[in-house]
Amino acid sequence: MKIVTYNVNGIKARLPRLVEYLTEQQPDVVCLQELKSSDETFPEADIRAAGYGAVWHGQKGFNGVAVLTKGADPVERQRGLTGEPEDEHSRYLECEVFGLTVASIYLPNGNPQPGPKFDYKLRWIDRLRARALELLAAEVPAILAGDYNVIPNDDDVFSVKAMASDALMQPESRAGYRALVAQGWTDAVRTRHPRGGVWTVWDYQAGAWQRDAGFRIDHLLLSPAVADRLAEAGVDKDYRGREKASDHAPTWVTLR
DNA sequence: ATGGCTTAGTTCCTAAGA
Repeated sequence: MKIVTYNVNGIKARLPRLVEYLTEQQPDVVCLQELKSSDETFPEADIRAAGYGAVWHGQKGFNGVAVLTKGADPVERQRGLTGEPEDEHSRYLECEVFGLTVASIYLPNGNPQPGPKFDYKLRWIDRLRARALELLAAEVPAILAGDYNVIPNDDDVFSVKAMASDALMQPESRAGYRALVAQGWTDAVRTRHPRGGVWTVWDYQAGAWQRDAGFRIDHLLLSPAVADRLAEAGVDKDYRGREKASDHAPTWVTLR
């Protein structure tokens, strides 16, 4: 079973690329982020025509997350995180698929830091941690997959110096992520590539792709029962180099 | 990069992203 997280950076602009990915790779589950689409304009028919059922949580202009399942419809379990009722960003969608609880996560970027956007990011990590702990306590087999906007370690980035002041690798961002993982989750890509050097995103600017100047912020966290089934984890990197590509590449795990 | 892409919406500019 192949489970993917993919920040598409606009599902309407990326639709040909996404359908191509589904057709070529036939993943069982795909968590999408940055739909940049309202609920009404989500291209459900095109995704269904590719053989996938979908549940989505859209927002006009930015944010937006979805869960896709091959030959089946995901069953929605939770939309959004508790703890901040006035928060209307579409960044969390939890579904039940093939006996697993799968959440599609789009954690706030947090730039510029310091500032209110960075404060929101840190609060959002805390709120995610609260939900993650509930899932562990319930002992449900779960995967938290998405764009975490956190570079966990120095060997997860092409240049520590170039990114030193970025919200993605501030000590507070890393501490929030580490505390989440420390609840008992397994960072699948890290586990399979422990020496680092794996990138999931390459900036559109300054020839980042051509220079291989990327970093790792798209993560799949596995609950203990799911971690026992972990086979491989990686990045379908070549999709970043295609025409009209997202700045992120699909990042995946396979389970036994 | 104090921003050189890219996307979307309020379009011939601004906001947001990473």
